[in-house]
Amino acid sequence: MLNKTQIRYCLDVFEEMFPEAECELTHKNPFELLIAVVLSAQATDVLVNKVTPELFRKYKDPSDYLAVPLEELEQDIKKIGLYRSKAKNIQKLCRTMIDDFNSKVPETQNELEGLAGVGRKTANVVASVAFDEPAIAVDTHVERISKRLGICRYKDTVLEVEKTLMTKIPKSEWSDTHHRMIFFGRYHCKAKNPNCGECPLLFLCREGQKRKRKEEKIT
DNA sequence: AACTCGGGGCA
DNA sequence: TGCCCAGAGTT
Repeated sequence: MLNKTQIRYCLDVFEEMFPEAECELTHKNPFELLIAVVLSAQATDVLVNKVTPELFRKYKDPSDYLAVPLEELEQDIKKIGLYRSKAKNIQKLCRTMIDDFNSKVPETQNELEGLAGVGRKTANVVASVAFDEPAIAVDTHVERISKRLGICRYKDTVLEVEKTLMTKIPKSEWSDTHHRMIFFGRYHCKAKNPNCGECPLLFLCREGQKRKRKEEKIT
């Protein structure tokens, strides 16, 4: 496990590699952000961004999503994939917002997580980006990077990863760190081919060192 | 913990 | 063609 000094070094490297990293799902209002993040499950943000401008022109508030038949909403988001469950969840989520939250997006993680199609990760993104709630959203990238480097344990659950990150990273840097880790994971430390050969963190990386030893054994 | 949903992007 | 993707719900 990395200590705080080593983790500090990782954060600095993330910043150096991806200084411009920002949340590409930062939309104007909480409702659009919520819908965009729900749509982004198992899909790339690039794909989501292709659909949302037109979608948000047609659907302004929760009642708009309920005003059309389910099949029409499915067609409108079909390009994204997993569209059947997402369309159904969006209508259900809008119904809950109207009935229980005065047509507004709830602001706490607990209330958000109670919405259809909203899990831990989505709830944390919306709470932190839209409402400035202190939270770290752990997606597959953040989880993979944390485990590979040794910021947390390999066998940690998502919740444990989240807890560990919150204790080991200064609160003021949660948001930036999150986005930089995602860029680091997407463009450099990929799931399939981590670019260990050109990685400035190789010397302290648990997974990288393991791969290196394996290679030296073969050659 | 494993399985399913799913079209688009990319090699 | 085949494989993967800023997850969530169900069993």
